[in-house]
Amino acid sequence: MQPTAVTWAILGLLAQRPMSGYDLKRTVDRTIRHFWAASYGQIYPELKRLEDQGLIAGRSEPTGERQRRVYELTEGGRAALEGWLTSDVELVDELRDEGMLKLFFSDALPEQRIENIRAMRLSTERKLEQLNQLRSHAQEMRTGPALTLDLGITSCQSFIKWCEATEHRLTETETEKE
Amino acid sequence: MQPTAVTWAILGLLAQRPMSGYDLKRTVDRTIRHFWAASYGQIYPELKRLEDQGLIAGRSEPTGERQRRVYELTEGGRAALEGWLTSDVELVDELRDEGMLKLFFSDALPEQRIENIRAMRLSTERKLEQLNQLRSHAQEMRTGPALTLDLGITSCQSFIKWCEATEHRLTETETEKE
DNA sequence: AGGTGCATGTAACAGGTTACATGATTAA
DNA sequence: TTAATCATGTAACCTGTTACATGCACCT
Repeated sequence: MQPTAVTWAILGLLAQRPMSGYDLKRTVDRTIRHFWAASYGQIYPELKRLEDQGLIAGRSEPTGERQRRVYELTEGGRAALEGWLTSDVELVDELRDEGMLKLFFSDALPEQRIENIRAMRLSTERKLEQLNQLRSHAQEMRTGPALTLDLGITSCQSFIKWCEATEHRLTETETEKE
Repeated sequence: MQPTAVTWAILGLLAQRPMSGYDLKRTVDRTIRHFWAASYGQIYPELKRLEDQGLIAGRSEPTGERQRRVYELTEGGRAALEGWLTSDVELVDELRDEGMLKLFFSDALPEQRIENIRAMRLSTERKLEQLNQLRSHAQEMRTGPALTLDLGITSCQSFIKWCEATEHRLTETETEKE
């Protein structure tokens, strides 16, 4: 079984601090899910595999009667993480953006086009707000998490600007026609 | 069977002109695959389903002995496409970006960080070059395809700018330390 | 004669989500 | 006492890719 994205997400997060599967899911949802999501259905089975491979070590840390298994990175796990970090195979980069799809096909219904762009802008504005909120909690500026946040915010802002400019331009064209 | 992304991609492309499955794949790869990819394994079965539902109509147009089935949009298909274009359900927007993942976890190996950003920039520069090449072929500017190209180019440029600025900033910090 | 492109199709696989089952703890 | 949260796990499902099989047409 070769490593997949969720492998690196788990090893990377456990390099920050030991965590349970539940903690991992929560942390993923607050952080990397903006550019790489993960579900319980991936996390729990992967934790078992990684422990079998000796890349992480789990110990039981129950809260009263409630079971809880906390995992930490082993030396082998850290080596694997560093190996990935220094590898230079082509980076996976996939996008599924329904707004772009609608915009692409908007010639089939041109009077709807501005509405499509508006919807993209609004959804990006919501995303930007989330990222800004996350950044207000962050302290230091030169850490990995802070840099990805910053890049995410910059991208959203540039996207929103394009939308505003284009909405404006299209509105003017409409008015000219009258 | 309810519509999926590939449904809209096919209906949208057939609204532009009648095409075979092979044409569709080629067109997808030249255009929307930047924000929504599709494979033969999705296209051919979906064409059958759409014909069964009466949203598209296929006719045989062989080239000599070589079979070829060309599909065109029916009225029902156009209505379905317009329905999607005007619907305002939450837009699907998913990203899988391994470069961002590496940057997020770069605290585990800080001396590698600049290299990670460089790799992201180079891969984005390649993407930008592709988009620019596509735009040089495009004529009109106010069509859906042209707008998505323009937005894609703008996004790449903003991304690259961020990388350059950050690489610069990190290099300076490095030098200060000496 | 052979390589490339046109053309259709699918089986096997990989990756990922959803929904549920189960049960303890904590705060209102 | 009840709702929310903590906590683990998986079966069923859906989506999408890869790789292959098959064969014609066209150019050199």
